[in-house]
Parts: sequence; C-alpha cells; structure tokens
Amino acid sequence: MSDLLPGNQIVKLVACDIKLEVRVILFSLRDRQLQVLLAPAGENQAMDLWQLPGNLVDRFCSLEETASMCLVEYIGCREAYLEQLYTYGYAGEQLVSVVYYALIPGDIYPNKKHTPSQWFPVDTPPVLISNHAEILQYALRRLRYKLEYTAVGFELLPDHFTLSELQSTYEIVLGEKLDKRNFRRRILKADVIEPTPHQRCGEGRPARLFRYRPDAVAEVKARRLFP
Amino acid sequence: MSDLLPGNQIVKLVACDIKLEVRVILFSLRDRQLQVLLAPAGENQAMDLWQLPGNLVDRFCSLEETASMCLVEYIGCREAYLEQLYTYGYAGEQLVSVVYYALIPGDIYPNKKHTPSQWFPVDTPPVLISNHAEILQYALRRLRYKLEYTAVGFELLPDHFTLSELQSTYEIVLGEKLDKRNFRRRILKADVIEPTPHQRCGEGRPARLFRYRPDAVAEVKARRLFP
DNA sequence: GCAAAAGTGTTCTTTCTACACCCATGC
DNA sequence: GCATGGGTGTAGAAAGAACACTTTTGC
Repeated sequence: MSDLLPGNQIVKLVACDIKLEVRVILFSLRDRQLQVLLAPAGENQAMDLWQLPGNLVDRFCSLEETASMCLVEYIGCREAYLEQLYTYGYAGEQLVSVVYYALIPGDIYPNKKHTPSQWFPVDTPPVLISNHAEILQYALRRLRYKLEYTAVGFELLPDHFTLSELQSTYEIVLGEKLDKRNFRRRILKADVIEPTPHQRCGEGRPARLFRYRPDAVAEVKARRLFP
Repeated sequence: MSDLLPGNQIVKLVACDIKLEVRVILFSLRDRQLQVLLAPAGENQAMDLWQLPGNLVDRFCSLEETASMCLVEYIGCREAYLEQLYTYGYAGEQLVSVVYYALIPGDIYPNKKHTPSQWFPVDTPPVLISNHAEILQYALRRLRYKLEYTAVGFELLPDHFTLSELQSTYEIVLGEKLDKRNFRRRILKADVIEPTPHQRCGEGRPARLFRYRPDAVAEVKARRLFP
C-alpha cells in the first residue's frame, strides 16, 4: 500500500499514501424539486448504499479540472457553476476529499445516462457512505445562504428564463414562498440579469425572457466570501 | 481510469506522488496593526523571500490537527480560532495546499521565538513565493467580510477585554472608524459576548470587562457559511 | 369572454445612521 | 479639580415587508 517513490529530497517528506479525491455535489431542479445526483456505493446492490460522485485526483489534473471532469463523466455537462465547498480529511483512512458543488440547469441533462447514478430529492436522500450525508447538508446550507445574498439562482435554469421561473427556483431551494413584487425588485436591483427582446408563450400572458449578464458572472464568483 | 470505486479498489488508483500540505495564515494584532506571521522561504537569506507557515500532512494527522500543530510550532499557541480558507491545487507541481487562517490573541505570544519567522503588517508584506500573496489577500477579504456579519473579532483579543478594545480591533481590521454607540448596540445584540463582574483600571474611568459566551462559540463556528 | 399567468406602486414597519453630553477614576 | 477614556439615547433616513389590481394572451 505504501508505494515507493523516487529519491530526491522532497520526496522524503511526502506523505505518499494519502489518497486525494474530489467529490462533487450536483444540484439540479427536477420535477419541481431540488435534486442531487448520487452514485451507487455498495458492491452489493441489495445494500442500497450511495455516495457523492467523485474521482481520485489524477497527477496531471488540477482540482477544479477534476471536478469539471466529474460533471462531464456523470451527466455530460460542460460549463456549469462550480464552487469549492470544503476539504475533509479522514485521518483514519489517509484520505483527503476536496468537495465542490455544482448547479446544473434542470431538464437539460436526461434523467438517466449510461452511468448507474441517479437523482434524488435533497430532502429524502438514501443512506450515504461515510459522512456524505453531513456534507450534503452543509452544501445545502451554503447554497441557501448564497441564494440570499447573491443571484446565483439562475445557474439552475437554462440560458433564458422568465422571472417567474427564477422566483420558483428560489422558492424551491429556499423552501418558502416569496413575494412576487419584492422578489423582482431585489433581483433586478442586484443587476446580474438583463431582459432580452424575446418572450415565452404558454398559458396566460407571455412572459419576458431574461438572461444573466455575461459580465456579471465574474462578480458573482468573486463573492466567494463565506467559509 | 477515472471511475469512482469503493473500498479496496480505490487503492489501485492512488495518485501517490501528489504532495499534500497545510498552510496557516496567522493573523494577530500587534502595535495597533493587523499583522501576519511569515516564514523565510529562500535558502539564500539575501533573497528575502517569504512564505506562509505550513507543514506537509503527516499520514497520522488530520488536516485540522496539522494546522493546529503549525500554531504550536510557530508561536507556541494552543486553542486559537481556526477556520479553513480554501484548498489550492497546483497541477504543475503535483501539490495540493489546504489553507487555514487563525486568529491569534495579540500580545500574548512574544514577537520572536526560536523560529526565524516574523510578523509583518498585512498592508506591507514582503515578497512571497508562489501565489501566497493572493492567498493572503483572499484571507483578508474573508476575515473582513466575516467581521461584518459575525462577532469573531474578540478572537483577536485576550479572554477578557473591554468594548473599546473590541471596537478598536474592528476598526483596525476593517480599516475604518466606527461609531461607538452603534458598535456597542450591534455587538451586544449579536449576543455572543457577556459582561463580567470585573473592571479594568487604567487612565480615565475604569471599563467593564467582557468575555465571549462559551456557549456562543459553536454558533460562530456554525456560521461557516461562505466559500 | 374567461381562464391563466405576467406585470406593476404604495404604505407601513423595521433597521441603520448620525450625533453630544455626563460619568467615574487617577493623578 | 482636571484630564482621560467609559458609558448612554434619540431623531431622521433607508431598507425591507405586506399587500391587490390591471394586462395580455390562448382557448
């Protein structure tokens, strides 16, 4: 298990049998619920044990690249909002786990792919390995908190969306009803989304479509201000 | 290569030549300035290159333990406020750096120890290796932001402190003058510090001493809500 | 023309901000 | 008794919360 290493000086100090992995919490809106993608963990399917998707860190990939690769691998998604959550060290198992979370536009990626992973409502997850349930709860708290002081909610929607869709997103994630007029005022004042010339027709009066201002994305990322 | 595997299979894929280190940003108030502890980085002293204190992660220590050990090693300090900041991956160097920051009560630990590390004002740090200057800036932003919505400021002070000392701490870290009455109202409403029966005598009228409520510490920690 | 969702302002309440004087002690 | 820092309340401004009706389309 303790692999041998080439003998320059720095290697002497390397704690070489610590495993390093990246895990990604994929959040998405499906069936009007906030859902999370989980992968089966048990050798034995009957156990019904699940885990957060992830990969060991390859020596040629950065942490964020590894996380991005997970998105591609698990749902074929490029270019989602991705943010580092926390790094957990498991002393007993010599394992370090760098955890990210991602916001996946709902209804873009199919419910099932070739992978055996599945979406679960965040409120009713299955039994998870290790401390993954705790990590999931923490991610949820962070996501909710973040929604309250930034406008990242649109990252869960397609490129173009109506204000009602955005409000619904906030309501689902935060788990509470919001006032329509106050919501619009606040979200527009935040100045990260802008109206487009297009409308969406459906039942009732057509709604104006919005999109996020491309120049505003950096700003949202920069407010990576909490633990 | 990159499928996530449970249990024993994981070992096959270990990227064993990735180095894992913990760095700690030690903040402290000295000479009425916010200062940071740095360690010399150059083999050659003339270069005057510095770095954030840190250690490679030992196989038997957790990340937080490693960070705590840095505090002991560099300034002989146990029991400081310690919070994970961010984890940086350096793909080119196969290096992963888990960075914490710590708030060290000022004037408790002497300015110099047997270690060659030194305190520098955060505004005028020396030249730092790698991206350590950037990390320091990020830590500062996080600390300032955190002070605005929590009451962690007292972690930079001794066990007992006056409200004026606490206000001064906030002013130094945030870099702006605060209104005395508003400050007191806010900090008391936050409900994390409490008056003690004691007073501190000095010049002028004696000041009541406060301390943080032991049961409130968990609460502050729990608001580890930002990236 | 009616069902269904979109869109739009105002009032009240709460929170934040600005501001000045008396108090207790040491010397 | 005076110099020094400690301690206290209030009024105006800004921000947030509560609230109901008109508009546009498809059927």
